[in-house]
Amino acid sequence: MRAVLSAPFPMSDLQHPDRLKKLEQLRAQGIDPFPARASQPDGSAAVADAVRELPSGAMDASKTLTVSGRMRLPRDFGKLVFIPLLDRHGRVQLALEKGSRESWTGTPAACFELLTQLDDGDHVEATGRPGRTRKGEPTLFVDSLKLLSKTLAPPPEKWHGLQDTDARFRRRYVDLWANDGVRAVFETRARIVSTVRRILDGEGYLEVETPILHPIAGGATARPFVTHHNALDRDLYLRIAPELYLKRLLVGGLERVYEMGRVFRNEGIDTRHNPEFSMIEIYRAFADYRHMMELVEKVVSTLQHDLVPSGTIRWRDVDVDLRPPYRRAGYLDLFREHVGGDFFDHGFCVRRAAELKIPSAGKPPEKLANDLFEECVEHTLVQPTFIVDYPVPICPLAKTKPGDPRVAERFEFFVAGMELANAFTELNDPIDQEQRFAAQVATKDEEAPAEVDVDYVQALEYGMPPAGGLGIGIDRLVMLFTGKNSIREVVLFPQLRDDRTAAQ
RNA sequence: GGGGGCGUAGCUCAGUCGGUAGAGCAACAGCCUUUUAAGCUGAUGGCCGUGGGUUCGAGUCCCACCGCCCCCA
Repeated sequence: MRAVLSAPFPMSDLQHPDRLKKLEQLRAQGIDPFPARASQPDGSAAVADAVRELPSGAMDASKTLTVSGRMRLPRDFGKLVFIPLLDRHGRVQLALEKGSRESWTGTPAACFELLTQLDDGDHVEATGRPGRTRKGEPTLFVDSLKLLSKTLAPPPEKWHGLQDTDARFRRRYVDLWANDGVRAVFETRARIVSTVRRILDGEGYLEVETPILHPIAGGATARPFVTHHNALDRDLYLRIAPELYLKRLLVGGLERVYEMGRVFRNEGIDTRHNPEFSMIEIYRAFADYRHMMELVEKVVSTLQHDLVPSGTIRWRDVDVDLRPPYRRAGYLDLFREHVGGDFFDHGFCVRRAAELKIPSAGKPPEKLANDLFEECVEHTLVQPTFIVDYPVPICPLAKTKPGDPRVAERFEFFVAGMELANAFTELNDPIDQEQRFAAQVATKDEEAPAEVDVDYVQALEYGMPPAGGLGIGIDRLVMLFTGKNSIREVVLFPQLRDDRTAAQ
């Protein structure tokens, strides 16, 4: 069998010569299995519209409609055949019928003949009369049938679809139509993205595009991917955050800017992390983190209104109420409540870390304390919550709160134990900024930048207006609103390890 | 990084105590004019993830590796 296939498909793993045989038969009959032209279809939705007023068993012989799409398994009754057809609107049923009804003479014999060469998964174009079967199913009674594209690989079983998660992600192009609900996730994702854009555009924000290739990977704490520019003969980093470029634009006077796009972090892969993921960063001049909190509330509550009319979603047996307003809680208060001591009490933190079996050796005090926070607090934040006013040592890019030198104006927004957003009142003092950058570089931490971004500091020297900045994790937002607990379910082509067994 | 689970026909899955590899769907040959997981008859289809080991004999037991999923850190 493999020998038969190795000639036409040296690179392929196709197991079924039956479809190849049909391909040859079609060509022998003068039928192109991959024609260059297709008619513009009316679509399955047009059939549904046309039969809206028709009773079961009736057909509107005065109308002619065309639908095109992927056919699924025909149900063959000899002189009557039903074929499900999938298109971008959904699905509709084709009927091929021998014999006449009303003013319709039935489906030509040539269509039945063609059908013997067609298979589950082929793309076809059908023209016919809209109607309903006796059971009321909207149906196109076919006058003509054309093959648009032959499918050589056998599709997954019609009932169970493609269950193996590995295969689903590697062959997403099959998953999207063979499994119910997958397409809907990505339609919801597109709707979320466009809703967020619409809100920001409506408030006068300018959408911009900044470099993805960065000479210095800054704006976040993460290990970057390294690449190399040949003509410049220098290494560049894939961006870990667009932040520093967007704030340069505030210096440039754009006042309200956002960028939605991909960032890249060279870290582990699990149910919440993909090496490339989508985020939106938003900056607004003459504003601070309070305005950003209002913006988060507006975005999430608008999405709730559009996508979850009931107001609550189910997360691990808990109802999460997404209707505003959202709870606001101080970081230091939450720390005291759930960790059981004071953030700045290093002795306490070391003891508590030992109890919780969290390694503390070699960590700066604020890093250890924040690890305790993440361990003890974050998973408790199921209902939408703003954590506000973070300790200064863990906020290198935020301004100190007026009247309280211990905390910085920063918040994170949590829902369902997931961090969805992170915002600051942005630091705009160039001297302070340069010192903080230098301190980061001095740690020689793998996740810290290797050098001070002097160009950014120089930009600040030209004067950046006071501003609020906000980042929202798009993938996590989609996970929340589609009820998926793995990022791989909301990214079309998630990063996977090499499948060497498949490649042989 | 630690623990658990999974990998068998194109797809979905069984496979008992170690003894000739199983079912449903698809595909193939037929029957059938209102089905929608249609039904019925017949005949097909296997590198049991990969590599070692134990054994007279391994899908099954042991070891290593590859991939995916879940939980924890």
